Amino acid sequence: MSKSPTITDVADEAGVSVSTVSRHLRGDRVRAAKRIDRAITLLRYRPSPAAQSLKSGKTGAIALVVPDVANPFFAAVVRGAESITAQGGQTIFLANTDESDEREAEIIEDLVSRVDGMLLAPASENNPNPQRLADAGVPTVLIDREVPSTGFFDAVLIDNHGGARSAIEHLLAKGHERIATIAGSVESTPGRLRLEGYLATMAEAGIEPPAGFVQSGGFMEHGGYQAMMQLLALADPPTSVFVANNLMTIGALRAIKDIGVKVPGDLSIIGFDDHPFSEILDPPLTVIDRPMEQQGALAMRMLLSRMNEDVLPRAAKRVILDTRLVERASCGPPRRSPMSIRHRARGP
Amino acid sequence: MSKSPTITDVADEAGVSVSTVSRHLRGDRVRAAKRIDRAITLLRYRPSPAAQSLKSGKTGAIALVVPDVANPFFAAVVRGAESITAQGGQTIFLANTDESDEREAEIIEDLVSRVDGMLLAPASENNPNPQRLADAGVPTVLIDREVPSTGFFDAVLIDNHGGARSAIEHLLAKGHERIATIAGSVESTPGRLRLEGYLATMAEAGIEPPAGFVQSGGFMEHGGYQAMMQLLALADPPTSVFVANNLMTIGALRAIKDIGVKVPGDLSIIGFDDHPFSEILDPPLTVIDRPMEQQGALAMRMLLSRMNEDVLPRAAKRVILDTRLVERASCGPPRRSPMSIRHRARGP
DNA sequence: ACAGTCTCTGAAACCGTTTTCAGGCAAGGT
DNA sequence: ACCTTGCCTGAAAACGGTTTCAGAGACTGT
Repeated sequence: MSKSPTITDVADEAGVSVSTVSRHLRGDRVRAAKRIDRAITLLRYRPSPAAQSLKSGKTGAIALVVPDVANPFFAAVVRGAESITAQGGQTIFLANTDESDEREAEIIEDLVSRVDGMLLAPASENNPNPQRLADAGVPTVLIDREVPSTGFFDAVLIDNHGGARSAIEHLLAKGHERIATIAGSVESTPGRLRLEGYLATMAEAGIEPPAGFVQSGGFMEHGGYQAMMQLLALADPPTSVFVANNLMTIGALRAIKDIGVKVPGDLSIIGFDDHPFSEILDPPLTVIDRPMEQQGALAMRMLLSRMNEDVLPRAAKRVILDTRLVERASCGPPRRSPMSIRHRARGP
Repeated sequence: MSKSPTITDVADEAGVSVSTVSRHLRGDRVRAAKRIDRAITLLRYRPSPAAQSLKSGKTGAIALVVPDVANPFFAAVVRGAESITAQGGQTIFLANTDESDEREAEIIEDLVSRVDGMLLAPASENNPNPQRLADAGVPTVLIDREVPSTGFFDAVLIDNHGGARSAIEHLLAKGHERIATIAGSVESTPGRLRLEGYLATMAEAGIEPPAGFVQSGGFMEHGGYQAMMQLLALADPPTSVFVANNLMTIGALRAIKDIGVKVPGDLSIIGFDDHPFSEILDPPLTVIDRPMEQQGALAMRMLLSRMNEDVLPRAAKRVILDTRLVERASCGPPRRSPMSIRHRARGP
């Protein structure tokens, strides 16, 4: 409650000058080391981060800015990133943009002068927010999502195009032709690339997706629900659906359950990003998985190394991680007949 | 990249003294207002938070420290809390303790002098970490979990005891007597109280839980899995299980699926805390729900009001929110015969 | 024209550190 | 003895703001 002690109090207590205390704290050899330590513990002294960063220009903090901490993917990224700094003296600030460019702008503005570096998964590809970081010279590594290249940002991405391709090829191999997709926001890298992967693979197979087979769900559960409802309302619905992220898959499955469609009998489903729940669903969900924690850990390592660069930045580095198909039981052969709907009562 | 402009640069550019610029920034009437604004936008000036907080003692930031951001409950709390500060000028720092007292100690130590207030869900009830905040005089509101009363902390809790009671009563009403529980960490408030609620309600019904019917799962998915495995390995297993949080429920269901037990035919399950997934599981999960976002929002409101107190703190305030039972389909009448296990092949 | 208000201003002190600078003091070489 | 060298030290100047203080003008009312 009372005012916290300053370095001056410690100096007085130990009978030395503040410079000596400061030097001791920074690790220099100092004769009065023992007395100083005693004074520090006696007074419970802690250096003021504000004063330190005012003087040094460094804050000792790193920001980790993601669209949605609740998304298990980003939660895993956070875990991965934290595992790297655990021992080191950096504090991590987490922040949530809610997939909103405006919120992201505020957060970045708030944080830009409070941190030494940033890990950022931008809300969308073409917003100017990250530029603010480049202007301010804040070392930044992009996670999972890119922005138009400025040559400033490193990035840790995954092979979204290839992941989507293997999802579609899996469906193709099972005999499907009427394959729909619930895409994420095409304003974002993974949304755009996964859609392109779908489109490209379909084209190579010589299949033109019928009207309405490409829905957008904005990466959120609610959007996935609505998108699936649209697909199921089609006069001639698809026999399989590629859902471009985990949250939308939950929504899509909720719609499926509401309508009473059978998986994989009536409809095959393949998702993007694994989840603890995927295994316990009935049927267990086939998904495209990827090394999530590793993505966060790698990004943090790259950021740390970039922050330690003494001189002018080297060229931006991009690393792309592979995806892999985890086959469970939600994809089967296509139904031959019109979709059989087992009607389930549902309140208005 | 070049050094960011200071208030002095702005003053020079506008032809006034730094005091005038500072006053203008703080909202005083000033003659040169227009010129100053022009200088500010021209130079892209932003006040240095470090310098500001050094002088003022305020940081403009609030920390939100939880055991697990990935837990949908805490994710909802974060959303609720953020919704309150959205407009206000406070920056929110999120931090993750991973249910670890040690990690929590580090984080609190790191943050204590970087924020004006804190929302904290302590990892356990009897660790000394929160005391550090009381000592430092950082206004703090506890969320969901308490610590031995110091009279310093406000708290926003839920009726854990009552929630557990209604879960058990629900099971009792269905005719169950062999009711087991997978408890969370009894070191934490919700873990302890939910267990006590279970025990008390059982006792009132005149039932003594057989040996092995109280398992602990540490609030994590993995623990829930193991605990359920233990229960299913019992010579005479329970007919129903109350699982004390959402993550452990996922683990428990995974175990159930692995073993091939049928829900609710062989075993009824009731969880604590709802989740988007609960509805799409087969069968949909019956749970005890509670107002999660509201819990976060309320806590933030209480913190803000406490931070605005000019003088000495009023008495600590505790608010307790109600839970409610959401009945779906995972609880049925108890099985009469020994549990029928449908054997499922499972790799080594 | 004058005192009394009122509003606005700049200089300077201050917040708690780090860092430069110019020694002081002991040890080592001659 | 003396001069160098090397370590360690304290005073003082930053860092970028906010706030106190005293004073300068510009208004009021008489």
